[in-house]
Amino acid sequence: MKKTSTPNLQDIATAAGVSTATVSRVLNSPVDVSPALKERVEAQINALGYVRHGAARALASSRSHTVGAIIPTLESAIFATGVNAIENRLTREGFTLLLAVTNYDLDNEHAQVQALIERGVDGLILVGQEHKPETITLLERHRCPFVTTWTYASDAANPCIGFDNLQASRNITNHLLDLGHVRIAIIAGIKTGNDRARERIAGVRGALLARGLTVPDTLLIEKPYEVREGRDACRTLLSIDPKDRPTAIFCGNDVLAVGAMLEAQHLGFDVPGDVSIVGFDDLPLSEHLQPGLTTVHVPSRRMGECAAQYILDCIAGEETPSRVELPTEIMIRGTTAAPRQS
Amino acid sequence: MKKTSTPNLQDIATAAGVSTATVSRVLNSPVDVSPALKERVEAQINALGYVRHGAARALASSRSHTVGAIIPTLESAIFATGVNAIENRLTREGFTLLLAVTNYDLDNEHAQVQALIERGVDGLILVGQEHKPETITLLERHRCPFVTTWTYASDAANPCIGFDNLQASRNITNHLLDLGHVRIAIIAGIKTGNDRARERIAGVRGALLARGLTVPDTLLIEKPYEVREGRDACRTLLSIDPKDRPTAIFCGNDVLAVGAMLEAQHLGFDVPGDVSIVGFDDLPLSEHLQPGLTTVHVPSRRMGECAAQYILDCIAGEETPSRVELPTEIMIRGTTAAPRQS
DNA sequence: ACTATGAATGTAAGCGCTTACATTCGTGGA
DNA sequence: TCCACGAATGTAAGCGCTTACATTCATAGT
Repeated sequence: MKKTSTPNLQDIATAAGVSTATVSRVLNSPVDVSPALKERVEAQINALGYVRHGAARALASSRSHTVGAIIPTLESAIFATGVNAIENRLTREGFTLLLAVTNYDLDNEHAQVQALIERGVDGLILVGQEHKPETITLLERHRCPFVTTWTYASDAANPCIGFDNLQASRNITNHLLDLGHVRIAIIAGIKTGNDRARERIAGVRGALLARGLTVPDTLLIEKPYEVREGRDACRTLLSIDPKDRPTAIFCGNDVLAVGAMLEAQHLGFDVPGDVSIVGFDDLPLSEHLQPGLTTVHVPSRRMGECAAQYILDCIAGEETPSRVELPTEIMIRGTTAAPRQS
Repeated sequence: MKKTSTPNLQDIATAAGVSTATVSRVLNSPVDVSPALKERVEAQINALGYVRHGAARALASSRSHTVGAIIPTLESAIFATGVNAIENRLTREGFTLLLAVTNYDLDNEHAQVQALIERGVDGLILVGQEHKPETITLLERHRCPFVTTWTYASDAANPCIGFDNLQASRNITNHLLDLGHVRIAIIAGIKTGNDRARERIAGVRGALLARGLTVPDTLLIEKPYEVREGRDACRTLLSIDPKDRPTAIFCGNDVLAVGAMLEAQHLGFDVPGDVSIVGFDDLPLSEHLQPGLTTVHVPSRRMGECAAQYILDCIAGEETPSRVELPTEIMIRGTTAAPRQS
C-alpha cells in the first residue's frame, strides 16, 4: 500500500537506494555527489513529486531562506513599488518575502519585527531611521541582519540604504525660491512615527531660513497621504487673503500634490500661474498630468533592489557597504513657475 | 556563565522550574495551566526575552501560522490595496503573510506556489481562475487550502471570492450604449495569463452583440497596464478618420483610462464631449480627476479581507462558503456623455 | 606492493518544539 | 475511610531535515 501523505527525504532515499544524507546533498550541494547517483536521486524526486519541508530545513540548518520587509503601508504606490522590487530580487535567489505593515505606528512595527523574527527570517528590511530602541535591541539579540531604507544619513546608527530626504526637499525648495517665491506653504504628511515627513519639512524650512524666510504656522498643514486630504488642505490655503496667500505649495508627496493641484484647478486657479506646486516621489502618473508635476524623483525600485541585495549579501557572509546613499533628482515640469509679479 | 545565544523553551522551563510542556502550554493554551504557574512562567518569558522558534513550532505542529498570497504585480495599486487588506486581516489573527509576485506569468506562478508550499504556508490566496493544472494538483496533494480572487464564476472549479468581470464590463458598456454610443473602442490589458482582461473584453463584446454591434479589430488595442500605454493607444484611436473614430473608449483598467483621458485632453479633445472614456477599478484618484472618471468600482479591500478570512476559516476547520460573489458598482462620473450628434 | 590521500557516501545526533500518554494529587461521593 | 475521577503537570517520542564525523574505496606516490 502506498503512503498516502506527501513524501519526505527518507522516502526519496529509500526509493533511490541511498541515504538521506545523499538526497540532502543532491538538493543542497549537488557538486559533491557523483553524477550517477545524482541522476538516480533526481529521478525519484520527480517521480514522487517531492517538495522540501521548509520548517524542518530551517530547524536543522537555522536558515529559513526567507527575508522580511516591514513597511508603513502598501496603499502608497511608492512603497508598493519598492516592495515589488524587493520581492523580485529575493525570488531570483530562491528567497521568499515575508511582508508586514505597520500603518505608521512604531508599536505595530515592534510587534511585526518580533513576529518576523519568530518566523525565522534570515534578514529584515525596515523603513526609516526612527524605531523603538527595543526594536533594534531585539534585532541585534537575534543576530538578524537588517537595513533601514527610504532615508539616508551618513551618521546613521544602523545600516541604511536610502536617500537624503532633507537635502532633496531643500533642493526643490530652492528651485521655488530661485523662481522668486517667498510665501511658500507646506502640505506635509503626518509626522508621527515618520521621520521622512519630518525631514522633508525640515528641508523646506532650511532652504527658506538660508534666505531669511520662514513658514508661518498657518501655512503648514499636516495631512494623511491621500488625494482627498491634499485637496482639502489646498482649498484651505487658497482661501487665504491674496496678500498672505502662498504663491507656492510644497507637498509631502505626490499624492498630496496631485490632490492640491486638482483642487487648485477645480477652484479656477491656474497652475503654475497662480500657484506653483511641487511634490515628492515622482509617481508614474505625475509626469503625465497636465501640467506635469514638478517633483523629487525617488529611486524606489533601485532602493528595493539594493536593500534586498544588501540583506542577501549579509546572509551569504559577504562584505558589503552598509551605508549607501542613492541619488534623488529634481524633476522640473509644468507645475512650477515664477509667481505673478506682486 | 550565562548562555550567550537566544533562550529556548528549555531555558524558560528550567528558569521557572517546570517542564517544557508546561511552558508550551502557557504559550499555546494558557487556559489549562494553573494561574500561579502561568504567572511564574510568563515572568521568565519576559525576563529572558524569549521569542518562539517558528520553524520548530511548525515542524512539531505542522502549522506555520503563515498564509501566502501570489499576485501578478504590486505595481498595480489595486492589487497593492488587496494585499494590504489581506495583511491586516492576517496580522490580526497572528498570522504572517508570505508574498510572491508572478508578473502575469503562469509558469512563475507555479514556481511561486511550490516555493510557498515549501515554506509551509497554511493556506494560499491566488488571483484569477486561470492556472496551470499542475499548480492546482500540487495544492491539492499538499492539502493546502486555497482560494482564487479577483474573479467570480458560479461554476468555478475551485473556491473563489471575487466579482464578475464580464458582467461588470457588460454593465458599464450598456451605460455607454444607452448614451447612444455605437463605435466603441477597447484599450485592453494584455490577455495572456490574465482571465480578468479577457472577461472584460468579452463583457464589452457581449453588450455590443446584444444590440447587434461589434468591435472591429482596429478598435481593440491590447496594452500593458501603464499610463503611458493608455496614452499611446488613445492617440492611435483618436487619429482615426472622424467618421470611423470611436466616440467612446472602454479601458481595461483605470490606469489605462487615466492615460487615455489625459492624452485626449492633451490632443485638444473634450472629454466627454468628443470622446467618452470609462475605466475599471475605481482607483482613489479616479473620482478626483477633472472630469471624474466613470468606472467600475472593484471592492479590492473587501475582497482581500474576505479571502483572508476564508483561508483563516479553513485553517480553523470551520465551515464557510467557498464561493462568494462581491458586488461591483458602476460609478458614473464626468467622463461619459452622449456622443456629439452625428 | 603498500600506504597515504581524498572523494563519495553513510551514520546518527541533534535543531526546538508539540502532544499523546503517564503520573500525581486533591476532591467528593459512597 | 476509601476510591474513582479529573485537573494539573511531567515524560519523552517524534516532526523532517542538515551536517559533523565515520567509513569505504579507488587512486597515486614511493
